[in-house]
Amino acid sequence: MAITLHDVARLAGVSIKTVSNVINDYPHIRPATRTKVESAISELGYQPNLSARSLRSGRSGVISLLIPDLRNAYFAELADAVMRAAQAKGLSVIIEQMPGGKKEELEILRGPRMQLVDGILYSVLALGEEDAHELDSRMPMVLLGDRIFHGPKDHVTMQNTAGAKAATEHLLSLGRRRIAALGSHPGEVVGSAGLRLEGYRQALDEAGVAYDPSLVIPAINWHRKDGAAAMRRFLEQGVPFDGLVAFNDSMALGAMRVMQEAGLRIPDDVSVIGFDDIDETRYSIPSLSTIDPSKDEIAETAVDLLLERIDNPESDAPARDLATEFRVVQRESSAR
Amino acid sequence: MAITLHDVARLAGVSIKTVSNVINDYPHIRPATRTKVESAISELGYQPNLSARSLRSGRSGVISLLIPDLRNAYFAELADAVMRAAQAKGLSVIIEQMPGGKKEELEILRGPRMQLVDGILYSVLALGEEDAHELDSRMPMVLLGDRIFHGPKDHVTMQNTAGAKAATEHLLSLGRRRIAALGSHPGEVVGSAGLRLEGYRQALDEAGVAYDPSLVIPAINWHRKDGAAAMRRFLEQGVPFDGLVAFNDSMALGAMRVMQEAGLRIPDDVSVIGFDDIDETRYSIPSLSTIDPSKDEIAETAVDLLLERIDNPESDAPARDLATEFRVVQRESSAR
DNA sequence: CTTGTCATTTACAACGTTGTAAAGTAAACG
DNA sequence: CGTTTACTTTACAACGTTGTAAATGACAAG
Repeated sequence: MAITLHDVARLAGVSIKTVSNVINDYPHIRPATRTKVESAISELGYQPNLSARSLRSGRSGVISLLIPDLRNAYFAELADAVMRAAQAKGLSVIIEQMPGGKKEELEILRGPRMQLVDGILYSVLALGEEDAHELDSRMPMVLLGDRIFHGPKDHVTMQNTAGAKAATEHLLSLGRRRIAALGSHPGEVVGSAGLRLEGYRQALDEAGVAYDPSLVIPAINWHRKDGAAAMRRFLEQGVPFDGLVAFNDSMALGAMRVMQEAGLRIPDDVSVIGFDDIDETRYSIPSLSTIDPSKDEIAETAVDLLLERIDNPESDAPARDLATEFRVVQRESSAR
Repeated sequence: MAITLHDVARLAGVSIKTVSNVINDYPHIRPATRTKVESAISELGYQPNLSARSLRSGRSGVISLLIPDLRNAYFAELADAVMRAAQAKGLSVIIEQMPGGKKEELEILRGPRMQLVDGILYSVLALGEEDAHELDSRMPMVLLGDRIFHGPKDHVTMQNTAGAKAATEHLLSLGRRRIAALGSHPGEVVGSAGLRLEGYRQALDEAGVAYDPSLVIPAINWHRKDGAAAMRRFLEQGVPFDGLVAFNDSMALGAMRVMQEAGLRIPDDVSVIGFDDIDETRYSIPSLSTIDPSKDEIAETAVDLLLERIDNPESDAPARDLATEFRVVQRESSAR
């Protein structure tokens, strides 16, 4: 039904291989031939069949982005950034959501759909260091997020510990001394939660402020409602506090809402800072201070690394760990 | 490199076609043969090559979702709903963003990537009724959004006019009489903006409230910042008002922020209602009343329609226009 | 024991593309 | 003018799968 190389070749009066050569920028083609072919292509509106190309060449021009959940603004914005970066390199992106835990993640990773793509950007949620060996070693892959380190794959992340430290220092610099941390995963060391908690502790240590476990508020999922629920529980305990470092913006927004319902004024009574710099933080009431992880940089770096792996499938260059820069963004929630 | 039908066939001691038959649930296969083949498949960890399957059968199991912008919470949530619906039917989704206007939309629609997919869900932004003929007639496609009606393709949308009417009626029922409308596109009739404005007018008419053009606030893009900017301009004009129907939630949130900065109390001074029921509306301060367009229903309906078109490529059943139910969600921004 | 029927399995071609290697052509050299 | 050299184009096979049609097997009826 659709136009194929054969149709173009017939119209241009050359072989299909010559048409293919024109399309793939093979250098030795007579200018007259090239012109003929090109005008035949545009006359017929030829579009290469990507399935055939992919079957023959092993390259589809599609990469997968595996993320937990698009409803989470951070991942939506990250996905946006990845798609822009990919588009700039001529790649399409298949997004797969995996909100279902370890079993589902492995299923998707091993499923037939991964055959279709040239490489995978995998924002690890459930898998841990101990599952690293489950990752297909032949598939080009770049890991995002912070669950697997020094694994078998390239890895791009923000500086979690340094970022959380800077966030905490920011509140300390405002004179806050009873700073709560929202979003811990008890017992976790390597994930974002563990690393950010570590940064929080480092900042307290260096400032000579004692670490008080009762100020650490656990929250497993990091959505608005989880932040709200956790803050509700925390307020019931009546632990006095004057600052809040939330491990992401969504939780911070949920928590701010609950705090204000409870009559706490932000930033007068409690200074708040989040993590991720999602767009919403600019318009919340009050606007939310945050750590900007430069999602664009993460996305571009990850796509570049992935493309490098795709282009050199034989290379056994060791896996690289890259950490991007971050920036403290002060808004009303931590105004002086 | 990867396992193919040949490998499975060799191990099971049958022909590749028999393996193919087993995989595709061909009925006439001896149970013993089926067992042999199945155990060979799982022993080798065979995964079908989707490129080859797609090349041969013309089906890839992938659909495209064309949306303006993932940073817009509505589209992120819609994309999420579409992906869930698609996953339930065994389909993958390629998301393409097209923030660039008509030219870019047509480029993407006609680009080679559309060859890879079985069908397209197209959330029309820039194209209008007059461009309907540009849509490839052979490609299964379902239109979302409200720019093209009675076009050549199936169409799923919410009841824009009825929804806006209900929103306006809701504010009227609270005794509001000077209700502003935020997000109009001057001159537009068919898009969401035009239809929602129409609903707003109908509600006023029926309530016997005069339509006052100075209460209609234009905003071309519908992001938070556009709502904020438009409201800032509107406040400068000093037009008195006591209610606000925003044509989407993001604008409403941006506008609420500006109103509160200006000292207006919500809902005491101004009752506000938005459109879309994005998650954020539950946690904003105040929480935002809105029209819930049932994104899940839109997504499921659209995927079902698309799948029907994909399965019956020859059918020339006429294009259908479906409108989903909506629901008025009252929250604090329009509390009594 | 032959024939017919149905179940089961197979060989082969085809989908549209690109890699390989070879064929053809023109220009340059001795 | 024959030969080398470089450029340009081509035929053919292959990627892994499924559709078509034909071959084989099994079994009941005549």
